[in-house]
Formats: sequence, structure tokens, C-alpha cells
Amino acid sequence: MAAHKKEAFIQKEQDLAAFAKAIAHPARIAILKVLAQRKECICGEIVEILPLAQSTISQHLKELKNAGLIDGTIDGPRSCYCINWKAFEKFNAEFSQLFTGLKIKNEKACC
Amino acid sequence: MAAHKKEAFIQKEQDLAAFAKAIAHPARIAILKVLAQRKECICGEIVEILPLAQSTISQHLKELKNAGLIDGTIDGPRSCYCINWKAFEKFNAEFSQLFTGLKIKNEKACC
DNA sequence: TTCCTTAATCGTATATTTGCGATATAAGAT
DNA sequence: ATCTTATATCGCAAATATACGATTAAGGAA
Repeated sequence: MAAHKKEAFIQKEQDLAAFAKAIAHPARIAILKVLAQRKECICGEIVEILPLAQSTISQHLKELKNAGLIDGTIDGPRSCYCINWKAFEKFNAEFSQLFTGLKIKNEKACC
Repeated sequence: MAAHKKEAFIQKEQDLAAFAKAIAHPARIAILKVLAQRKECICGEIVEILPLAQSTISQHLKELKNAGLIDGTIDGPRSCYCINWKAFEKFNAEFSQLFTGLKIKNEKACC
């Protein structure tokens, strides 16, 4: 009767999961790559590059923004998105830290 | 009328997205942490630790296994899971490589 | 063999995600 | 003011994900 029992887990796990969710789609990864490759922020160029409808791209951008992975300024009819590198590195660090730290303890796996 | 337009994206993006999806749930992160902390592989201990039903845990374990993040040997009534560190590092590397390499080019963001 | 224990799988309900077309919005051009 | 262009948002349909209880399967103990 319920999906979504997330409240039962600690904040750090929820945050990391939310971040992973944000990049858990090829389209969003592709969008991030496009954003990363341009010196200037783009907007509807993504629509031309990816095989998705404009509304779909807009939705993915919204999710990336909600996750804090990208920043965006809406400037009338023309918006401007770009990667929030700080947030990205924060999660990247948290991600490695979570498991790499544990790895040292038991290098030997049993199965 | 279709979710799931994944085929349109390149393999690397799909793989990374699949990996992210596997860890995009607090329960699965928690499971991975439990597995990482034990020297010995466990099985139903996870059920006691996490506030989820046995069938739900089993399902999450299956997903982690499908994603290649954990190995498991079913040994009659008693199964044995443990983290596949190799796969984990492979994705960790791929993940950093995908964006960190690009970051150098344009440190300055525009928004 | 019959229990017992452990874990996978099935069936089901609900929630969320994904994607699209259509519509709304908002700034600039004419 | 009207047209154009670029984006966001709405409404909907289909697909997935999440969770649970019930059932199945399979080895060990009695």
C-alpha cells in the first residue's frame, strides 16, 4: 500500500539516493554532458541534440535543477543552464567516501 | 506513448544510468553499507536491521545483483551476498571520468 | 518422512517516472 | 498591439518501481 518508505533511512542515505536518482537516466546524463562541454550556457540546443521532445527536456532540466546539479536563470523566453560543479563534487566526494572508506577493512570477499 | 526511450542513448550513458539507478534508493544504499561492514557475508540479517519486509529486501538484493554491484551464492536455505568491489570501482571511475575530465575546460560558470 | 528455517518468487496495490502534445507565458521584434 | 520565438507547465497515457503478504522451494534437524 505504499511505495516510498524513504523516511525510515538516514539523511545521508536519502541525499545520496536522490543524487543518484537525478543521474539515473541516460537523457539526464546526456544533458549534463552537453552542459559540461559548452563554455556558454545553452538552452534549447539540447532539444536539437537529443531525440526527445522539448517538454521532456524541460522536465529533465527541472529535475536536475531540483537535485541541485545544475543552475538556471530564466531570462524571459531564453533560459540559461549550467552545471553546478560544487554540488557535483560534493556528491562525488560523499559517494566515494561512503564506500571507499569501508573497502579497506575487508578486501577479501567471500563469494 | 512510451516511457523508456533509453535505446536512443549511447551505451556508456546507459550503463552509468543503470548503475546510478541501482544505488538510487536509500534501502539499497543501506544494504550496501551493511554488506560492506561485515567481514562475513550475511543474508537475513539485513531484514532485521532494515525496516522492510523480507520480500522487499530480497527484491532489492536482486536488483543490486542484476546491476552487478553485489555477488551472491544461494546455498540452499541460506544465501550469501557480498559487494563486488571491482564492479563498484569500475563505475566509480567511469563516473568521475565522465565529468571531472570536462570540468577543467570551463571552470567559470555563467549562471 | 515430516517439521523448521531461510530466502526467492508470485500476485497485487499504489506511487512514481517517462514521454508527448497542447497550452500558457514572457520577452523581443515588427 | 500583434507576431515570433523559446521555455515552462498542464494533462494524460503507458511503463516502472516500491512494498507487502502469501506462497513456493530447498536444505537441515527431528
